[in-house]
Amino acid sequence: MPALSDAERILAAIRAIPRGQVAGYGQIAHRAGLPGRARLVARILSGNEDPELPWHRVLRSDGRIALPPGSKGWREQARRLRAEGLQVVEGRVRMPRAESALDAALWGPR
DNA sequence: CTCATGACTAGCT
DNA sequence: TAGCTAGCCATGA
Repeated sequence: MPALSDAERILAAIRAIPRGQVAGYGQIAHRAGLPGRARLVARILSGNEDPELPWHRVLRSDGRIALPPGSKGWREQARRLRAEGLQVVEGRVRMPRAESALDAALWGPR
């Protein structure tokens, strides 16, 4: 039996996102050793109940909040991100221009 | 088995 | 940047 399930590795990858930083669904999947499983990450998050999990740091590849615009979760995520010093406009996280050259730089150091 | 659904992506216009 | 399309994968009917 595997030491860690896919879900556990994904949760670990999410918990590893530093405060004030964000990561994409695909990135989380990749870091968890599950390339191409972005939708699995989304599935895990939708069913998550751990209040300690920094789920608000997970965004879509285009930097937008994945939840339905205007929904309760959407507002909560935007609120938490701003609370960590990030600029959120129209459900979209704006990153410093100097570091937006590539995704790797965009999402911060591994 | 097929079909629909969803906190997804990448490519093209 | 926005809109559309096709591909993707796990679940449940």
